Amino acid sequence: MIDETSFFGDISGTREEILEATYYALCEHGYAGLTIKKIGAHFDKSQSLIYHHYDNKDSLLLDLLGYMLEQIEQQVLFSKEPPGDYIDIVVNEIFDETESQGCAFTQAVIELRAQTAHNEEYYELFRRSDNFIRKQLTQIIRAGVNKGVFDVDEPKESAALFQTVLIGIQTEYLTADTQTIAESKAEFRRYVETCLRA
Amino acid sequence: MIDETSFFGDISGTREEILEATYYALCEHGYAGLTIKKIGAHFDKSQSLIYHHYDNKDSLLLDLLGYMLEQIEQQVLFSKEPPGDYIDIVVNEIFDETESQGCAFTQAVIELRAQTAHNEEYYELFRRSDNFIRKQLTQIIRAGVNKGVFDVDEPKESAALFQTVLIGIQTEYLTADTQTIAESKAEFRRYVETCLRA
DNA sequence: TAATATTGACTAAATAAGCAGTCAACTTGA
DNA sequence: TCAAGTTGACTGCTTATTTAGTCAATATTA
Repeated sequence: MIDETSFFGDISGTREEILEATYYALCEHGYAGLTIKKIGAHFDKSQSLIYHHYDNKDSLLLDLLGYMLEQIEQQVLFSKEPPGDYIDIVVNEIFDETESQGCAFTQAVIELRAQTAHNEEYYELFRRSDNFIRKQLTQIIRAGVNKGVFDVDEPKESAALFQTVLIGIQTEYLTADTQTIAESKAEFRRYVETCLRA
Repeated sequence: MIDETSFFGDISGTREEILEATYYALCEHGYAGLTIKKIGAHFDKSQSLIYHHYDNKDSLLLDLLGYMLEQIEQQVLFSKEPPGDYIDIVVNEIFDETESQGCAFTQAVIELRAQTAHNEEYYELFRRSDNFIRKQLTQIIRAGVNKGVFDVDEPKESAALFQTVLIGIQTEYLTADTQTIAESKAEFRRYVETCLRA
């Protein structure tokens, strides 16, 4: 779903190379274990060059988080497809993180999300991104209601639960086995068919 | 819901004092910012005393995580109450983390959960705990089906989604505002009434 | 009983490794 | 030639952990 080689594929400069190295070091060592030296190990040039392109470690990570959240937002961008089909696509995208790469991406995002309690800048970025995604979901559901394929009174509330399940599954990817996630998916499909679909 | 003063209330020794100090330092500084010195700041005695009671920082944190997960497991212990009422209690417990203390507890747990990707011992603890909780939820739902108050074909799948929502809300407590959580709760109640209740 | 070991809780100071960040010098391309 | 990119060596600080020892209480023995 999310492909690093396309995510960082248009590498057109040292700054992007640094971001890419930071991403891989984050996936490998986690936020708590991340150091400039370890980022440098994923980077062809000297690690001190990082400070020529970024003020400090914090601003580098903040930049990376911005990139990553943009990627996630594109997953739920309102498309021209019929809302009834589109909701199925989103459900599949949420639950089927088959590629190990996409899973590493999701894990890294969750790890950064966990930092929001102690980093106001992260908090603000996640808050904006979550609000954007919830509004997109609301629009999709509302469009479905208008076309008669969905039947809900409060699209905002349906979108809120949708997002809770989305974030829940992202977090569960850390520990849950594929079977448990499949069971959760089956039940969520039942909810979509029973409570959303007209 | 979770009360620290009772959690660490039966302080009966230095080891428990250290655990308490570690908990507060974790809430204040987060996992990445946690140091022995900062734990010592929440501890009356010398920080070097920590090494008299624990082998190292890792084993101390592992011990704390064990305590915390035990607390969470007691939240969903199968009780003698009617399953129909009990499921409402659990839903309320999940969504209404009003006390700032309980919220700090939940945030700390999520932060430790995010470490599972890079710490196998954490991974194992969370995996066991999640399995236990899911089995409890399955039992409650199954009991409700037997008594005729619930009507579901696959209690395991309902429990899996229940847990996804539980973990999702725990994660959202980091960033989501109370209104959004309330909206998610309203929709989840609708799901319980429509898809679970007979 | 009185002197002497032995223990466990505890501490301040030291250690060695690792950390983020700096800097002066060198290279490169326009 | 000049600005931007790049480098390795370096600095001061923080880290987890160890060391070497104090102290009070208890156990042992004469």
